[in-house]
Amino acid sequence: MKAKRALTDRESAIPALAEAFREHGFEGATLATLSKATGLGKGSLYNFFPGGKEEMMEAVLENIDGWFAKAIFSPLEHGSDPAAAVTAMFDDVTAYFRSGRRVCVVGCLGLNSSGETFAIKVKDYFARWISALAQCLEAGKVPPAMALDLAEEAVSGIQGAIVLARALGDEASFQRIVHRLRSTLLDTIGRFG
Amino acid sequence: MKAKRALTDRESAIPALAEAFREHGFEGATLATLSKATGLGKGSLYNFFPGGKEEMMEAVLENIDGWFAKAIFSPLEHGSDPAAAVTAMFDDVTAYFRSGRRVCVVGCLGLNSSGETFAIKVKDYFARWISALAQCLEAGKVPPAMALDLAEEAVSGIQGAIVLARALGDEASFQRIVHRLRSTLLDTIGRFG
DNA sequence: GTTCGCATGTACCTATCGGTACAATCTTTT
DNA sequence: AAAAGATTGTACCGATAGGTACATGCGAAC
Repeated sequence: MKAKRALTDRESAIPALAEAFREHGFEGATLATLSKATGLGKGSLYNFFPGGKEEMMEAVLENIDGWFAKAIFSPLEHGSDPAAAVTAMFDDVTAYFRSGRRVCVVGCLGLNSSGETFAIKVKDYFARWISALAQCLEAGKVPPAMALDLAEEAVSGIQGAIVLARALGDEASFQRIVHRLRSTLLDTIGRFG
Repeated sequence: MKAKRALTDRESAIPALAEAFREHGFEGATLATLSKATGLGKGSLYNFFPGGKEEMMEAVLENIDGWFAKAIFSPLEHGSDPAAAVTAMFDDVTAYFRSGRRVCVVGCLGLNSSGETFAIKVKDYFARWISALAQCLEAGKVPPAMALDLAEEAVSGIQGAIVLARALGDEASFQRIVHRLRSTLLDTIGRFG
């Protein structure tokens, strides 16, 4: 029972940690911040994450990766209906990033030097996303080279939409950009599929 | 003479400050970092920027804004040849951001809460960029609504390309994405112009 | 009900943070 | 060359950073 309970509590702290890292970045999130965000004291935090902030971020990345793998990557890779999978991806992503109000932790990590520790995970996350989307497009009869190009463009475009929407404080711009990307992909599938 | 010399030295420190902020972010850049980056001691730094880090970042933003206004915004707004202006913009931006190796300080500021102090400048920067590009497209006979959409997409796309290129550690992806964006804009101008 | 072991809050550690004070130095003006 | 002012390095400040130590708490197992 102990093991399960410990794991549960550790696991249940991760979303709060993720939100704190999202809001303040890795360097900007202090232990006090993380403690307040999770409702756990320093003692508990270091009990669950002996490696400190770094291990917390590691756990957050793991958690994010797990969510994306299940909700986004897997359907793209193994879905039977490419167009539906693309549509679902954009819907889920829009909800996940709250139309750009919510920042992409992984993308942010890549931007400044504090994230170099996590460089491999950051790279893998984006590589897998692009690859999954390209695979989906190929399943929609889009030629491989074009599929890869479009996938890259879409993933990059989503990140850009987050940056822009945050900067302008305007969710509508996120919606417009993502809508456009979706149309491009669906049109292409429609043209070849 | 005193004023000129002081101004000169202050001014010449700004690029180094910008680079440090780029690399480490606002919170991540410590005074020790900034001191080393500029070669100036704390004394000199606070002599030139009595307001501390905040004033330094303010100066950096001012400087960036000045550069963009001159090199990017103004040609877009007042250039006689829209297609040439668009081409020049993408060339200059690619060089400026070193194909995505270099991060956009302004975009990064918008992403985490430490940048809230500079929210207005961040917003204005992107708003002006989009507006300038849209104006250029309109000069190329692109209908206003479409011009605005495309401009938004392009600016957002560039930011996304930076995020992705940094994350993947791959300049080529930046090049590909930006190339695509440029083609889209030029094609549209060609269709209407 | 006592023991056992994880969970937790508190106190504390050192290093470093952003920032200030100021004496020493260097420039410039006269 | 001497006065005046700008420029700089150094020492220092309180606050807080991330992290550790540990005594206490508390629930499960026997």
